[in-house]
Amino acid sequence: MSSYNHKAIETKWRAYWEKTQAHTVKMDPAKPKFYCLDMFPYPSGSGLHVGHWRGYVLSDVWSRYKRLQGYNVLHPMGWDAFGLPAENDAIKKKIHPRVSTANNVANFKRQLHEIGAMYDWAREVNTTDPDYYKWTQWIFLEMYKHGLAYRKEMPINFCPSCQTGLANEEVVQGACERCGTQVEKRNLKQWMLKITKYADRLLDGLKTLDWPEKVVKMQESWIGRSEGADVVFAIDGSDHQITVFTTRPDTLFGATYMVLAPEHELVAKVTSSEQAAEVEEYVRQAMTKSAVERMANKEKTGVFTGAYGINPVNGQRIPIWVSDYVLIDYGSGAIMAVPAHDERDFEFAQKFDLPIIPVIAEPDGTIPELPFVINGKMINSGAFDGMDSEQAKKAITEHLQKKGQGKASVQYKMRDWVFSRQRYWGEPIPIVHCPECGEVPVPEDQLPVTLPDVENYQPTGTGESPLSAIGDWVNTTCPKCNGAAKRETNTMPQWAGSCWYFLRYADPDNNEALASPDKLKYWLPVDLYVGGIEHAVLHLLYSRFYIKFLYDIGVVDFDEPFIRLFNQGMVCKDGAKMSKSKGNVVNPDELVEHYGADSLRIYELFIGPPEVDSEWMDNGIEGVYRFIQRVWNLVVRSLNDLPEPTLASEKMRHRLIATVTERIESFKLNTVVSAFMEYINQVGSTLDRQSLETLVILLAPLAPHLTEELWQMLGHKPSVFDAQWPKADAEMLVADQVTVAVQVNGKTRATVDVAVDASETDVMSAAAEITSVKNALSGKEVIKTIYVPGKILNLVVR
RNA sequence: GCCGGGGUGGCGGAAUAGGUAGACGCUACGGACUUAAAAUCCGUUGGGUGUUUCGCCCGUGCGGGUUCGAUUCCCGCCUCCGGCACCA
Repeated sequence: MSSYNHKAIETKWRAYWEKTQAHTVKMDPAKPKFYCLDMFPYPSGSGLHVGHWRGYVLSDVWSRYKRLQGYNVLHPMGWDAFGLPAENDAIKKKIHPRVSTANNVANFKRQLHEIGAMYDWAREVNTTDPDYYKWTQWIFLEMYKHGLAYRKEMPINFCPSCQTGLANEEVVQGACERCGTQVEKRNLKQWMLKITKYADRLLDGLKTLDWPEKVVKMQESWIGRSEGADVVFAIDGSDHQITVFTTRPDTLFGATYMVLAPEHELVAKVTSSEQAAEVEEYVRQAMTKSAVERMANKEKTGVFTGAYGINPVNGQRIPIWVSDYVLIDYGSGAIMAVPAHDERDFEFAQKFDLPIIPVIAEPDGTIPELPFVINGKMINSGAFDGMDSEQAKKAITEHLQKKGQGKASVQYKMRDWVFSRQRYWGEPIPIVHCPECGEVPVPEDQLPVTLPDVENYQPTGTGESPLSAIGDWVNTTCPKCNGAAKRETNTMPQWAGSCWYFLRYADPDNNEALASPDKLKYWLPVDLYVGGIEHAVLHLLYSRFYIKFLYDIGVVDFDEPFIRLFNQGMVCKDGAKMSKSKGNVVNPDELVEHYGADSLRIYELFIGPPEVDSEWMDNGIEGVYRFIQRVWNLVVRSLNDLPEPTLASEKMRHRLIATVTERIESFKLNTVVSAFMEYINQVGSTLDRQSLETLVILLAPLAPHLTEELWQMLGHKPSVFDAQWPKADAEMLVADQVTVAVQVNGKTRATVDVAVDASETDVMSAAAEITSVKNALSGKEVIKTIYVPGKILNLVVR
């Protein structure tokens, strides 16, 4: 008997797929499409490990499954190749990022081929290709024209190790998301994208998506919409006024002081001369503290300015303080403090001995323990006393509005996107600075603005990009007036290229547009997007923003890019995430060599529920390898002496179809594998032709090489992927025998096998024969029986 | 602190419109084949216990509750992992 030779089989079929261009897809309006997308990788120098495989296998199983169901499946792959590691390598080893990137891409591609996925490599995209980033720049210019890209000098997060500014989304607990270094605040003139303009639409769109709830929640809380009111406070003896944002206008009568953020422009203007020295010192210290230091020290600090605000509802004079617990970049950078009903204000008031006046009571009127931060009944609030505080929010806001001292207001936690990086290896921002004309966008016909070669990639660290040192490149002429001008030297963040790459796959070679409208219309949006959770609020939020903008300017006809999202879990080793630095990386190359790609594919699925982190076990793949050999041997053995199908084999066959289909649909891919194993364990030594063929088709998404070979051995022309996914016959799924559990007082004593339509009496008489049941019943009286046909018979005794 | 998700054998994990807990795989042990080993195949494998072809007790993080019956539902804890974190 010929034995299973994974190497020969996998080599043969990979060559066959390549020769026949089996995975090249074309737009075909007559066929339904399915767009199955992997988050494209950054081609790092360390290559793929088995954790990367997991998502790629998952999406390939789905792609092949959909293909077998008759869909025209787009399953592309490409490279998110701008980024810091290549640039850091360039600095360290003096290798041009273009060269190292090309090397890494070649290695990644080789490794991805090993998976045996049905990628259409004719559609490969690379964000660092000028033909690609031309369109990344084009989108930026469209945003610029529509007022969404602007330049502003402001304090931003700056990573001293990466030597570049960062977006808020790239700062995790005060540290750089990439390298873990504590970030600093730096005042830099930055390009910003007005993502906040889309805050509400980004929030509303989430409701329409088939995404993991966790990601939806994360985006919601990142956007952080709060409804409340702006309240205007006059300043005693001054023309200035302070606007504050509050979500609790109902507590306005309880405001006993106000706080300005140290950076607030009114601090210098309102501070009294007696307090000036103290305030200046406090502000100076606050500014030098890093964001982390400010966060780490939760102990409240602050200084009185000597000024007083006037409460618009009751004319009360309340002191104005400066404290760093108020953030400059949220709301107006100033608050009214209601210590009775806010934990932070309460703490501050206690420390500095400021008055605490309750204005919300329990619904029954009793004064609760303070701070009392939930809704209740209004007290100490003049005309609003007795009102429910929820209603009072509205009533007080309306009252302020009439007086012209306030209005309803909505605030978001999300800030505009800091979009420039002071680094070399990124898309140049296509803007020219002209002394006469100011900022001038590079005309579309001059795109792309390509990256020049440089001698030295070292970031300057001064907030200027290494590009600024390339005179030939920086010095240019103004597209408007033809006078001498300079190019913008900041580059775009790595996210820029990944915001829209999935559009380019639809039409990767288009020179006229980022993709043609009819191809976009056919292929997009993405039906299934597979990738890690780490992009929950970065890439996935930025992409949604880009697509909403492209929708607004008529480039695409949908405004959510990814209909369904699936986050695969990490693969861990020794309880930790695989990483080169921990030295716990499992290399797939050796496993493919030893067991074959099909075994590794199936083990990646079998390792655990796909959405959950899983622990890699080195000998787990052995079991899968044995299973594959059993399938192989079963087919070979059966072909020697094909039996006829029986009713039993037909029932098993249909049961397998139903189980596998249902479990793929619900993403329970680990249990799909066990369904196959159970089937192989129970069918016996040979199987009839139809059962074998069904088995091969059902297994094809998981083990494409093996099943192509078996399909051919069964006398078919390749490819098995031209076959049709079988359908289960509902009648064949009905079992004729069932096992019923016999319980006494809810405790299972035995099981009986009976006909599926057995009556309670049938089961009872069968059960009465069994020793354990007899024991449990002896000397007892049966007072009640519960019979669930096909499931249980429960005898309640006394 | 707030929000979200988990705790099931030696291990990875099955099973939740409440109905046989531990499928499937790994490990381990025993057996067959073999000169021997590997591979393969066949058993056993949650813990305890007895009068051992059979039976009994315990068991899904802990403590309660609802129910004929709870891994599944409810209440209260413990614990682990993620996200956010002075956002007014």
